[in-house]
Amino acid sequence: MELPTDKIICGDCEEVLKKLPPKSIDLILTSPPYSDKRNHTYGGIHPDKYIEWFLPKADELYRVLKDSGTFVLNIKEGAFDGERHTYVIQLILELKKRGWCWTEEFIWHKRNSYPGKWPNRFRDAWERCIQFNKQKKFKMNQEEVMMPMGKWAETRFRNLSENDKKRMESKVNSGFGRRVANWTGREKAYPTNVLHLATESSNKNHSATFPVSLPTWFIRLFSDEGDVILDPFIGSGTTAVAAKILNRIYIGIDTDLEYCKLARKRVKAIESLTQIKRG
Amino acid sequence: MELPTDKIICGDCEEVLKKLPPKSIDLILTSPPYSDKRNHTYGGIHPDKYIEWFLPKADELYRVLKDSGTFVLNIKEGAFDGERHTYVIQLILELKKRGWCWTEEFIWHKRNSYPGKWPNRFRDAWERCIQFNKQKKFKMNQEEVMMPMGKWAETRFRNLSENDKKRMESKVNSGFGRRVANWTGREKAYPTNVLHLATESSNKNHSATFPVSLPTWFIRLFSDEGDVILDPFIGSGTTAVAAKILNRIYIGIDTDLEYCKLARKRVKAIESLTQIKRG
DNA sequence: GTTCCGCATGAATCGATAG
DNA sequence: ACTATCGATTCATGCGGAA
Repeated sequence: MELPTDKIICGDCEEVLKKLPPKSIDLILTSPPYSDKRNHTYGGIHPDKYIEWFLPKADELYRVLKDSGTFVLNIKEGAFDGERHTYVIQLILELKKRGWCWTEEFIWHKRNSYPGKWPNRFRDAWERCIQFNKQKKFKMNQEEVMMPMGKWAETRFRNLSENDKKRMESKVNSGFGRRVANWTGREKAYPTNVLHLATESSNKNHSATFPVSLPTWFIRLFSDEGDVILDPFIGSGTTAVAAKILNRIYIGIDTDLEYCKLARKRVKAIESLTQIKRG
Repeated sequence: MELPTDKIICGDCEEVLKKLPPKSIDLILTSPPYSDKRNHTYGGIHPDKYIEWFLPKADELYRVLKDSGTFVLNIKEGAFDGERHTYVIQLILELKKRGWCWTEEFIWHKRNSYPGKWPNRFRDAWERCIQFNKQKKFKMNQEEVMMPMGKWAETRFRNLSENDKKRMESKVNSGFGRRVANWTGREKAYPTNVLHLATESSNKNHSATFPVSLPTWFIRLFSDEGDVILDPFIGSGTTAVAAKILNRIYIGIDTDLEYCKLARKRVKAIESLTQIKRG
């Protein structure tokens, strides 16, 4: 049972995770498929079945996570028949029963939220990023995500696109990392548990999950360089891209072969770029 | 059993509410005392006892609320022993069992949150404003809380393309189409379920409640002029002040005599001002 | 380079209609 | 009555080409 490194693995994460050694992962960061009214749409889990679907996977995540590790779950319940469904908050209670500590709930405020108008509700502009740990003490590098004083609410992380290598290089060089470097010497403040990030909505041939800046923030906060980052629902590979840019090792899992291919392609662009920079 | 109007009533809301006629309140808006591990502190309810303390009061709230009415609960669980306590999310589940519909969860983002630093968490900059209803249909005046459109609108509508004038169907399977021409000439947009409001930091006389802008927003949204607004934990009277400014009738309840006095004083200042204005 | 500007896109939800 | 499908509604962003 050896730990794969920098791999996108195609398969059901519940099975794949069983082959990983225990206590080998530093940070789990994922956005699982949200529940869906339609029972048989691809990836859509019926809300009433969501918890029983998720729990065995959560048990495996618990097993592979280091004691000092963190599990961040990005999720948001939908509205069904005029009400918010309760499966997410019930999931929190169930995970606690299984041994997880519910340390914190971060709010991802989506500045460009989905449009729409309904008689009984406004647009949904936030998602939960629920932080779980195995124990009260865990790795947390607060200084890594400090922001310029007063700028926290307004600051936008540079969007990291992987379409064009040249573009990518300039973005990596002039993007988030350098911006942070520029702030040294200035007055900096710790952030809060509210993140203001736009969703990625431009010309992409995949349905967007979270923007790169979201895993970037949590990876910087909860891991060091060289640590292992796991996303059991890697989708288009955003978590792996963020991990690679930040010199972490990634393990991504997805049942869908097309997503795995896309994720490998996106992360490969980052890897070759990193080699160019180092070579 | 007659409905008091524009009254601050001193007493335990569980008892006071029993004297109110059924289905007489249009909007309930409150920020109950937060839980506290030190059971003897004033206003502090032990987190493990919070639900059993709250539920009988919630039953009375259900009784006095009109069928078309709304109940907005401003609350946030604290961190105890390194973890977020679960009493708030359990309360949601319990209220649903008692017949309440969990329609929505608004986020109040506190722009200037209390400073501080802890080894395992950042500053808490948000609170839940949980919306409950008795039925799927309820009173909601969405136009009352519309916001100025973003700056993007200025340039976006200057020249409309052909595609903007007709309905464009989304390429992906979202089924989402749009007609940009619909938005021209509009100056306001509907808000989202995230509220950006600063906390009131100036007044140190009473323990921090929500700013007047918070009840103002919900009162405008969920009630008409002349409607009856109830706050069973009125505290320093903020809800009553907001209600009076907006020409609603208020009923406030609190166990603490000093708070009741303060609330009466604050709301009286508004009332006399209104009379002067009316001549 | 740098700024400007057009425009496709997105974890949405409800009500009506049809089977 | 119960479920599946379809039409209607709506912002704000980042990309990429132009100036």
